[in-house]
Amino acid sequence: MNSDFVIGLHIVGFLTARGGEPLTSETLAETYGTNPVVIRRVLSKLKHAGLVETRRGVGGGSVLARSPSKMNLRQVYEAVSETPELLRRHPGEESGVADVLSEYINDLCADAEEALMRKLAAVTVKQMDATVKPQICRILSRMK
Amino acid sequence: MNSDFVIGLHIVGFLTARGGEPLTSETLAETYGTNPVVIRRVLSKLKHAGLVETRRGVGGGSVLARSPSKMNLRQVYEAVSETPELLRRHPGEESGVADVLSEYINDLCADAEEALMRKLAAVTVKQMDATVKPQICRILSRMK
DNA sequence: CCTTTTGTAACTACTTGCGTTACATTAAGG
DNA sequence: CCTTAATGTAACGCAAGTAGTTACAAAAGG
Repeated sequence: MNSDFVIGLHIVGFLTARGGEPLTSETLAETYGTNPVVIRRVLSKLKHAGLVETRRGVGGGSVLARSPSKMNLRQVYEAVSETPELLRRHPGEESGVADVLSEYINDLCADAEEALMRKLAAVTVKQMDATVKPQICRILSRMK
Repeated sequence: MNSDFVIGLHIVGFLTARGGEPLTSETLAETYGTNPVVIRRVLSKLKHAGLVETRRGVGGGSVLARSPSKMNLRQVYEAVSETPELLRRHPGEESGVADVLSEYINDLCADAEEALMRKLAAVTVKQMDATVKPQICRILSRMK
């Protein structure tokens, strides 16, 4: 799993914290600590999944496409993750001995992954915002 | 996660299927479809964890260090995996805004990961052997 | 000794993740 | 219009991880 999920949560979290004001990819990049293009790549996925909306040009930026209370973390996860599998399979030829074991492990992990998905689905972006906002405010006030 | 876990299961699974007979890294490599050195690297970890024993020289090879009914998949997993985390953290600087979210996700995933560990701990190598043996026998008979 | 086998270092090729540059496109506002 | 600000996206570089291979020293048995 790459860091797109963390970036995706950062985006929706920050958009929520700012309460509907459009934020540029540069602002999001600075607060995350990366390059605006990296942010835009994730924004593109979120936009494709219908989670954010984006406007170009002067005064442009991104906003949430719906209320943070109607957006959950599973939706963010599925929007950004192209490979749903946490555990790597054996890339070998079809129906080898190793593939039988590989599939065996895969079945074992499927339940655990579904458990994670259920946990993510149960948390809305609004709830996440309420949880992490105090800590983020503390950090921001310390930086000033 | 790299493929060491699958290779490790292949090793203990094959040693179990052969019933105590020492197998060389070359035999294990052929059945998995890789190079003997790759097998030996994983064998080194398994040996370090006390799961297998190895003898050099003529007639050498590896055997299980204990009964497959007293060895579970979690032990194999922990023997071969150096990074216990399935989900990647944000590698950024200490106490940034992104790190708060990263830790938030990490907490969410910790439960799911523990659930996987519990599943792995509940399955012995012997049980795995019993499950996959029919399929492997079918494949091997088709190859002859 | 001689053969077989492990142990391990070193090298290569390949892939992925992430950052960066560059540039076309879109939109707002004088 | 034209300038400015912003996104969209392709292209490239670099570092790290993964896996395979070669090479050779060391151990063990006959």
